[in-house]
Amino acid sequence: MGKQSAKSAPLAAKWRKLAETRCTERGERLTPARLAVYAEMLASDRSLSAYELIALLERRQGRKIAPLSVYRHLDFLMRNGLVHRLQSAQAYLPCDHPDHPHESQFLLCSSCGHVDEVESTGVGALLSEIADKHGFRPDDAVVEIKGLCGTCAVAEARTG
Amino acid sequence: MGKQSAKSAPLAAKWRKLAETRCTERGERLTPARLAVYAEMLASDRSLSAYELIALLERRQGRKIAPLSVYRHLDFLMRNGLVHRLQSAQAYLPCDHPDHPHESQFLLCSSCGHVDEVESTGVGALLSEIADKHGFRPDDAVVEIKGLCGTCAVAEARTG
DNA sequence: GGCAACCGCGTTATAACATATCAATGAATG
DNA sequence: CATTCATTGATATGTTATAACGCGGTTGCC
Repeated sequence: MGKQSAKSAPLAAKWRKLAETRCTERGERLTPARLAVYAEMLASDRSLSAYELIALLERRQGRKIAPLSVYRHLDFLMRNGLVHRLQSAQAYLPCDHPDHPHESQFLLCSSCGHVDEVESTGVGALLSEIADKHGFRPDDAVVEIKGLCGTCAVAEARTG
Repeated sequence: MGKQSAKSAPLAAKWRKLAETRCTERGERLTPARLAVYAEMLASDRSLSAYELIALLERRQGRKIAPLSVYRHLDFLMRNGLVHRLQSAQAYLPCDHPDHPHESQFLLCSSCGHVDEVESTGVGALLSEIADKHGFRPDDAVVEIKGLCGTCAVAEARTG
């Protein structure tokens, strides 16, 4: 066995590397505590609330973790484009393509909880246009679509 | 002076009528307590958090109001299309055109707090298209654009 | 009218989400 | 080594939202 920090969830080398690169480029430090939060999020197959994240980290590390710590780490990760916040769910999600800056849209399945992060070219332009028409100078936009993912839609159609 | 309930903020007849119509059409009862919440929201020039709303209502009515009451009323008003919730701000806002069902987009000024509710034809179609491309069946969408409203943008340009 | 069923709403308590403050630690720099 | 500044920990508190229970009024039915 490798002698790694033993406090983090397993983290694919690819993601770790991307994260490290991104942070050092920006002169920010990806500390073990921050990395642990990021790894825990990547290890989950769905979005997590801050308190769910705390519970997972506490279990893995066998010690109490203060909410504020996790919020600080989430803040750090968001600031560096590694994590997104789902506004309509008060939940957090690792970015699906942290290799470049972008504005995403989210497809949230209300049945299975899965979240798909997509990057559609048209949206930004359309929203800019709308803002412009109202004399508004946009800074950033939240686009979150709730519904049924493909799998759940099919399942529901069969049970009728 | 008219002898009205004295517990509600003044409420323009036009809005009151629209609200009443809408509710009775749907077989729902627009009670005084519900109306008071609605009136208070319309009397404000900005979006309000649930607890700000509680404070305003308590001041006007001179008695304690439980959070749950207000949340119930907000829920009622949203169910009936009279009020929207701003997901990215955890705040509530009376609908700007409750005369017809619609999907809105919101322009939130981060300087003055003003919120503009707009109804842009293209957005729904584009979002449907995106969802479709990903095999997703959309139910409803949150579109909230943060930035500077026209007034604040101008003000900033001059001092900037 | 009398009764049952339902809805609205008050009350108390608690859950879930987020931030403030201050002290201690530890890495980076000169 | 000394200084400095970002990171973290500990404790407390603030903000947003819901649960559980019961009372009282309205409605609809016989």
